[in-house]
Amino acid sequence: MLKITRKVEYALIAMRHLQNEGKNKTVSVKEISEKYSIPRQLLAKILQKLGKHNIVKSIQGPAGGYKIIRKSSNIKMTNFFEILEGPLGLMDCYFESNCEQLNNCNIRIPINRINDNIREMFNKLKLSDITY
Amino acid sequence: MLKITRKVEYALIAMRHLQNEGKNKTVSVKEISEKYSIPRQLLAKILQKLGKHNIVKSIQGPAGGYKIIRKSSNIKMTNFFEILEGPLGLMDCYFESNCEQLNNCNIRIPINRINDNIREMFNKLKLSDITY
DNA sequence: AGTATATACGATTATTTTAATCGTATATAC
DNA sequence: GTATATACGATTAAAATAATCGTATATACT
Repeated sequence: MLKITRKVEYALIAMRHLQNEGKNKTVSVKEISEKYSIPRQLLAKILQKLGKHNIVKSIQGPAGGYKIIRKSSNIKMTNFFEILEGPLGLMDCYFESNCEQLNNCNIRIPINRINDNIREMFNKLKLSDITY
Repeated sequence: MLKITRKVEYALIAMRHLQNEGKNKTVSVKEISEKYSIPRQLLAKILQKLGKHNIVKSIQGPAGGYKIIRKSSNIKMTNFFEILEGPLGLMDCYFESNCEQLNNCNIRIPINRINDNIREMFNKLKLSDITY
């Protein structure tokens, strides 16, 4: 519980690598996946998602690969997480509420309060806090 | 990701109920499970675990059930979570390190730093912050 | 003593979520 | 036109969680 998923883990590893090695060249999925023993196709999809949200940019063809295009100090970790995993909250009822137990639920309000705190914390935390 | 499990959810609901209704009487698993539509056996196990860690006390036999025996303002949420779910960290390598990718892992240190922050936050957060 | 109503708990099964792979399409440098 | 990249829907595999089963034990009450 409260674990980050491998998807996020792989994404962070890749971002840190791009930060360090990808200043002047593009880095291919192959290079990253081999260096860190990450399944290639999975990493590819992760970077594609980050690409759609303009965090990285892809260049196709030989000598292609990825580059970071947004300053990582401007990327909130909530945003980063949610690109990869969807809404970030301790419980789903923070976002949607088709919970049948809802009427009797006695912890909704305090849990939501705590969610707010956690989100605030991850809003302050920037990708650069991990990649530097 | 970063969700609490149902086990924890059920535990919190039960603790809040005990806090409110269990001042002078013991409350049975049946009562709680029916009120909140929680599977009985599952809730029973959860309370048994909490019992082993002296957070609640069980009374057997007819008119038996559970009572809170530790002040909930003295129970850290890290403690509460870990009783139910084991070590609390974003990644397992915070606690144990038989990770094969370890040698190449480039995010271990920053992730551990963030783990420290999260643990600190949940150390400050007390069960009473949820049950009151 | 016997019965009804509780908790205790190991073991198993079901369900859901997450991770990984497959197959095919598209882009582009040489 | 070929080699090397990314793009991406669809499927399968694996792991984690949730729920249930079955049996044992405790105890209040008659």
